[in-house]
Order: sequence, then C-alpha cells, then structure tokens
Amino acid sequence: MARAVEFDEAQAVQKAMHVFWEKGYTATSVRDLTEAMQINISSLYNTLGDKRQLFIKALQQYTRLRMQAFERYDTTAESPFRTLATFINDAVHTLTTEPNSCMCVRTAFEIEGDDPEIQAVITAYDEFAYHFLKKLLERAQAHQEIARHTDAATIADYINSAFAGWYNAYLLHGDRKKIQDIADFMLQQLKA
Amino acid sequence: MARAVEFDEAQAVQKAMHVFWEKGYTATSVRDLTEAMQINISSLYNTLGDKRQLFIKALQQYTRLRMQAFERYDTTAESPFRTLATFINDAVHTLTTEPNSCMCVRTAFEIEGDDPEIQAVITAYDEFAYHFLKKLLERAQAHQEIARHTDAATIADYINSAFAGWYNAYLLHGDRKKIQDIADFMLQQLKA
DNA sequence: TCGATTCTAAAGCATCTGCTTTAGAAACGG
DNA sequence: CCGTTTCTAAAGCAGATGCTTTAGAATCGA
Repeated sequence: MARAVEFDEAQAVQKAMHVFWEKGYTATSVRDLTEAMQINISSLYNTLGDKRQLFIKALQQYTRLRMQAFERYDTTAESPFRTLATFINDAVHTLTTEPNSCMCVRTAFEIEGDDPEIQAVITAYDEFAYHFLKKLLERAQAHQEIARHTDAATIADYINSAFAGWYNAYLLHGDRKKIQDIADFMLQQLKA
Repeated sequence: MARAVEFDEAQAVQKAMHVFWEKGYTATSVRDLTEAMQINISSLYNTLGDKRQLFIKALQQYTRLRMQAFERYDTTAESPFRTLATFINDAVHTLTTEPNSCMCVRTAFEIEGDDPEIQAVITAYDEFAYHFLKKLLERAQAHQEIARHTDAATIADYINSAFAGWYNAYLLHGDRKKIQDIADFMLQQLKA
C-alpha cells in the first residue's frame, strides 16, 4: 500500500469557482488558481486536469449550488403566484447583493458559443430554471392567478430571460431600487 | 512641408471594432488588430494609442452606429405604440441576425465595473436608449395606448433591461422564434 | 525497513502578451 | 536637391501565459 490521498477535490474546486466567478475564464491565470486553492500546480494537473476542465468543474459546482436554492420554494403552495413573487424578489435580492454577477451569464457572453461543452453546462442550468418557472406558471394559471391566453412555456422563457437583463442593468447602474421597480412592474403585469 | 497624412483613422477604427466585437476585449491581441486593420503596429501606437484606447474608440464607434439607427423611428407618429412595436421587433431581428451579440452587453460583463471610462461609454448608450423609450412611452400613455398606473421611466427601464436578457437567451438557444414569442408577449402585456 | 504511492517545491519550457526601437523608404513643399 | 515629416518593416523587449519536468520529502501497508 501507499500514501493515502489527502487531496480534497471538492474544496479545491469550490475555491477555484470563486476565482473564476470573480475574474472570468480568460482573465484567470493558472497561477491565480493555485494561489487561491492553496495547492501546487503539479497537484492541479495531476488530479483536476487543465484549466479548461477545472473551469467546467467550477461552473458545474456553481450551477449545482444555484439549483439547490430552488428547493426552498414550495411549488405546491396554495398560491403559486405568491411563490413566484417570492422567487423573483429573491432573485432581485441575490443579484443586487452578491459581489459578482451571474457566472453563467458572464460566461455565456465570454465564450459566445465557441465551446459547446461549457455552453452545455450553462444551458442545463437555464433549462432547469425554465422548467421550475413553467411548472409554477401552469399552476398559477390553473388557480386563475395569471392570464391563460399565453402558454406557460412562453411566460417562463419571458421571465427567465429577463434575469440576465437585470444583471446587466445592475452592472451599469448599481441601483438596487431600479431593479426592484422593474421586478415589481413585471409581477404586476403578470397578475391576472 | 512634409509628407501628407494618409492614415484613415475612421476606417482603421471601424476594422478594429469588428475584431473587438467578435472576440471581446481581452481575447483580442494587438496582432489580431494590426492584421485586420492592415496597418503596422508602429502606426497603431503613433496614431491611435494603446490597445485600451483603441478599444474605447471602437466601442464609441459601435454605439454611434447603434444610436444612428434610432433616427429612423418616428417618435411623433400618431400611434407611439406602433412605433414601439416596430422598434422592439427590429431589435429582435437585429439580435437574431447579427453574427455577434451586443458589444455593450458583452463588454459590461467582461469588465464588470473595473474600468469606469469604458463603462461610461456603455452607460451613455444605455441612457440614450432609455430616453428614447421613455419619450415614446410617455406619448403612448398620453394616447391611452398603454396603462398609466406606472411611470414611463420604470417601463422604459423594464423594456431596456429586457434586451440584454434576450441576447443571452439567443446565445444559449439560437432559437429565433423563442425570442420573437417573448417579444410578442411583452408587447401584448404592455398594450392597454 | 522496504517498496509503492502521493504529495510539494522549484525550475524550466515554448509561446504569447502589449509595447518599443531602430533603420530606412516614401512623399511632400521650398 | 533638401529638410521635414509620415510611413513601413522587422527585430527586440520584459513579462505573463498554460503546462511539464525533475528531484525529493512524506506517508502508507507489508
């Protein structure tokens, strides 16, 4: 037998995630990563692979955390619209509070379709959010809380796409109230 | 007297704009630029300044072109809402037709507030679009074409912020119809 | 203690980065 | 032709990049 593996991959990826999240893929150097991860560069290449593979793992970790946050919403609540309102208000809170904007959105604009494997991770998250919204909207329509003249699918796309725009608006103006007003207006428009 | 200046700055900046637009600021190298601009690197540094200054000029050129496109809309038309609808549909057409996504949005996410001078160029364009929309919405409200219970300013922010989200959605799915459906739903919601 | 394996530290690699310098050719008016 | 200025081509710079290699220390079970 030999020496036991003492390398905590999950923790290392977590630290890498924060660096990538803050600086973006290209602007992050391998030296930035090893410094933050507190591991030797040879350990990195032996266990995690190259920079791109590590980025994919970091991005997956990011989306996994985001997806976990969806679990706190009661999709079977009596008023699906209220759940939706909470969800949207939480999104406003998150995007105006976290130090960086959404890693998925940022990355989507950075790679611009050049890397299908990275894009797939982002798309998977996007579709996860889409299905969450769609289910919620279908129930809201069944409860007559929102208008039924439009597919829940389209409304889900509509809401889901808006978030990236809010990130952009907050980046430009840093004005929390502006985003809240936009969100309030959207909710009010959606209400039947 | 001496040799006449034969360097066409506007044309050079225009070519640089396309490279930056396609690849982003960081991912574009000075060699990429001189190659596309068909000029020598010493000419570049003598007349246009360094990479960052050239990028600012290219971004200004980009926003100038975009702002010119606003002139084709009749803001004094009898039905401001119809002008708004045309504007939004044109936006959908543009963003699903052009080979790259919006240079401003892409750059906003790339620099993430780290460069105030670059950010100012983007913000100026954003505010230009905002005022265009606000004026149009105020007239639409006066014509009773959209509801008056909300400030035109908020609705302008609402519409303006949505565009960046549509760029993101089109990047992820490449589905023109999806964006059109979203835009149609927005317009229908806005209609009084 | 032994070999086997996993770790770290450091040096090193070729390539790319933004940018400067040097040397000289080309075009002008006086 | 001359001096002045604008251009181009090419070499060169120091530093950063992603990644590899080397050498050896640490930790394990047999």
